[in-house]
Amino acid sequence: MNIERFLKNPKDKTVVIICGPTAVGKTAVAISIAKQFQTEIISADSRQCFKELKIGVARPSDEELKEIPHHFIASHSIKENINAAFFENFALQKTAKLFKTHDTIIMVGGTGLYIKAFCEGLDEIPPIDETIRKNIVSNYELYGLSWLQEQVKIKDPEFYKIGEIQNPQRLMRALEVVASTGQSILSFRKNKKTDRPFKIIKFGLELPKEELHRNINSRVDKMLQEGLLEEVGSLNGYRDVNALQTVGYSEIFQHLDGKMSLANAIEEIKMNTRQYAKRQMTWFKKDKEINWVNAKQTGDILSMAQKLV
RNA sequence: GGUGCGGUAGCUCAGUCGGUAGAGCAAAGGACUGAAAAUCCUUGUGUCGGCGGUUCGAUCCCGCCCCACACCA
Repeated sequence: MNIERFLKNPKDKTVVIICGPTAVGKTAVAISIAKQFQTEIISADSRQCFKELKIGVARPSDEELKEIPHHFIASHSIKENINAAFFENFALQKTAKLFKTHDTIIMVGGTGLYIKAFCEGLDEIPPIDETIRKNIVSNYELYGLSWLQEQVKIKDPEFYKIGEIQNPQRLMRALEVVASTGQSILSFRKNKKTDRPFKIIKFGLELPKEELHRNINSRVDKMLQEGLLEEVGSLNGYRDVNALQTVGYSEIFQHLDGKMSLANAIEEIKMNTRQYAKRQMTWFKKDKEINWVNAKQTGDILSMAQKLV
């Protein structure tokens, strides 16, 4: 690890980011580092921010939350429309505030896009009218992917050429942007990272795959013991919101509908969590700024973090 | 013990009117700027249960055997 390049940085405020796949042990590491710095933690997790989701998203325990102040944990409702742009804004405001009393802030989470939005910024695109969005979604549900492709081909041929035209989410986004602004989504892309007025240091926690899988399995079993079924059952009325398109919730909803045995649902949750962890690793491996550390040897992070003070 | 139906990719199965085989899921790799725990892309050689027989050639037809399931005794 090359610590010099960080020390030469003239900025005197620092955000230490701890990322990695689910169930690797980020929470505990973040808390111990936050204690070293006597500072606070901003979570970068697209699901733990919801107050209605606790067991199924492995929210830090009440004891842990008491040890160190956390932000973006149980802070919002699944009824709100939270996304990467919202997080970027939220986290930037929070860091600005915390930097008044702290030189170092810890950010921890597994949502790669949120971390990227925080570090590099998203291009600004005007907000989309809700009726435009609803209209596109309902047409897609009615006429399917080919309708989306046709529309994009007509209204945003540039995007159609280079975009992911098999991916309904990307197509709908492209469509709503042209429909709302009259311009291609590509015209908003600056391909330029936004510079932040503070230092950013990234650590990635990793474990051998077999070990990570073991952690995942035992964590899922623990979730059931803690009452995952009841938690999911209580959210039945909201099952269509984005926040509940989540591993651990979708499978249990199916089980509660009688479409799947409990044992089967549990196996599915474990499998889908493994696949999720894999996708996270694909994302993080691409980020060359991340300093990788074995999740069992986090002393490396502590000693490096101390040198930074 | 008899009869029937099966035994094909890690799993569930399709198929070859005889010319050595293919889907879904899994797995592996990847993409991803307002749903990101989401969404999407790429990758399919496996003694076609075993041993014989027929045939130029058998996973496919025939015989025997083994295994699983169902029914009858």
